[in-house]
Amino acid sequence: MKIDPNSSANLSAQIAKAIRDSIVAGDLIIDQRLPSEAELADYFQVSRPTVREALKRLAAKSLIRTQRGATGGAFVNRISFEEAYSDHVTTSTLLLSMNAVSFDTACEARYALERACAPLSALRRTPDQLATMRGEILRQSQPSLTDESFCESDVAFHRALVDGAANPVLSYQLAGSIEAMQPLMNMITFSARSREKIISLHSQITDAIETRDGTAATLGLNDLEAETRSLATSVFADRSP
Amino acid sequence: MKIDPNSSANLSAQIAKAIRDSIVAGDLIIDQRLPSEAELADYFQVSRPTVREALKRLAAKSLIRTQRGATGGAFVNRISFEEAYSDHVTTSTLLLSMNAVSFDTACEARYALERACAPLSALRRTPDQLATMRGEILRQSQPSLTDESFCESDVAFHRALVDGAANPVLSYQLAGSIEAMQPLMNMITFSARSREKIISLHSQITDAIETRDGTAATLGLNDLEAETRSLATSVFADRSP
DNA sequence: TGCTTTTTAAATGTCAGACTTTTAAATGTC
DNA sequence: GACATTTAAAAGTCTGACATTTAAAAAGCA
Repeated sequence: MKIDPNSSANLSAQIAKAIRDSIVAGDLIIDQRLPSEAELADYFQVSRPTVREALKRLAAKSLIRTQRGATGGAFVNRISFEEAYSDHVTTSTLLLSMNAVSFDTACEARYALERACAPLSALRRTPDQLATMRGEILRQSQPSLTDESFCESDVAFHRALVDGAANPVLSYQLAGSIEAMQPLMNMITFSARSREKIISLHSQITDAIETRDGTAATLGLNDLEAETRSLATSVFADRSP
Repeated sequence: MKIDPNSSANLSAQIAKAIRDSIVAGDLIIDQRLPSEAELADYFQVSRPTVREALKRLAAKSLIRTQRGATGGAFVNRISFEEAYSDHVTTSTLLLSMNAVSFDTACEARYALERACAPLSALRRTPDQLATMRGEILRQSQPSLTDESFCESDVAFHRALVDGAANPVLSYQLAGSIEAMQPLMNMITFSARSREKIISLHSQITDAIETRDGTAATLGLNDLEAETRSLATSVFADRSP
């Protein structure tokens, strides 16, 4: 079933890999209980702390969950989209910051992907999602809003737009592009004039989504991308000299 | 800097979270060395095994790497796109299988996102990427190819297409949609006739990419999606009764 | 002096054994 | 039969030790 060569190094990593492979391959079914730590230690011929380190590695990836008590143990975990969401956002955020991805590159990816969702969202959005979009636009119109809150609302708006496509895979993948951009967006200072323009484009997009006009929504996103990028360009130009 | 309430439970998870937050917040810079396990144990007032479990959790997410020896220790790790790639594919694959995502849903997401890349790929693809696409088409034309290898080549073709957009963020996000579909695609038996049609569409798309015609490439992907979905529908219809 | 070799110390990796806490099931009592 | 008590299994945690790796310091030598 699972083997473990004693050569080379890092037993806990090897054990974690062996168990992970079994899960990915489907040998271990969802909610299935793994052997107890003591049994695993015996099976792999290592100590319990080593097994525990391996299990913690798997728990960190949400591949297993552990439960204390009499009928406790480690169980293969069902990875839900909601759970995976925040992890994906964190990783994407770190990828952007650690690899010095430019604002343009991140922005281009974000809007390219978001345009892909627009036609589907126009087709399927629920009244609730439409109301969320309108609500966020209203919130963005409050002049007292800080730049950070403005960005936050912007993310909520776009998230509703994407969720409108009613495709969990799209929502999940898009999360990494939209939410991960927030730190970059937070570097921008939004003037009253630029906020006004963004809000107007948001309204335009929402109108298109409301009237089931996917093409118009896509065009609106085009304009919004252009506006965002020119805004960023001017902000960064002002700052560097 | 980092705190740790002794209430509730799971110390290693709390410690891992504290350190992760420090990394995400930028308090811990890339390649910076964390305190030694003994120092961390002293700081958090826990034992060394508990600290180690926390560090293994972080290592599982590639947030840190550990090094043995005199100047060794745990270091904040630079997460590269290449590294994150395979993790993202694994997670996406598990998300699809564990949540019983339908072929249609996954397929729709995949092609929607891929169409987003097509115009950029038409603009920026290198001769190398074009050659890769042509090469994969050639490979797909060999009748002796197994269905699994055909799918593998299909993934390679689409990956080259996406990479042509020269945007690492797009390539990364798309990986989760394209490669994660492979297990679903492997359930399909490709007749000679259906292979022929897919190859023809691949050629059509490649031609469009070669002539920098983003619109034609997008239309080609539209047709390919329709073809793939109808193929899947008929295969699954044949199988269920 | 300058180079090579040896030693040393610091750090992670691993182990063994014990104790604590949680939890559910078995048992006992009314 | 319903409720309280006991019990056992399992994860969570701690202590202390030893093994292994690695780079830098120390020693030896030409």
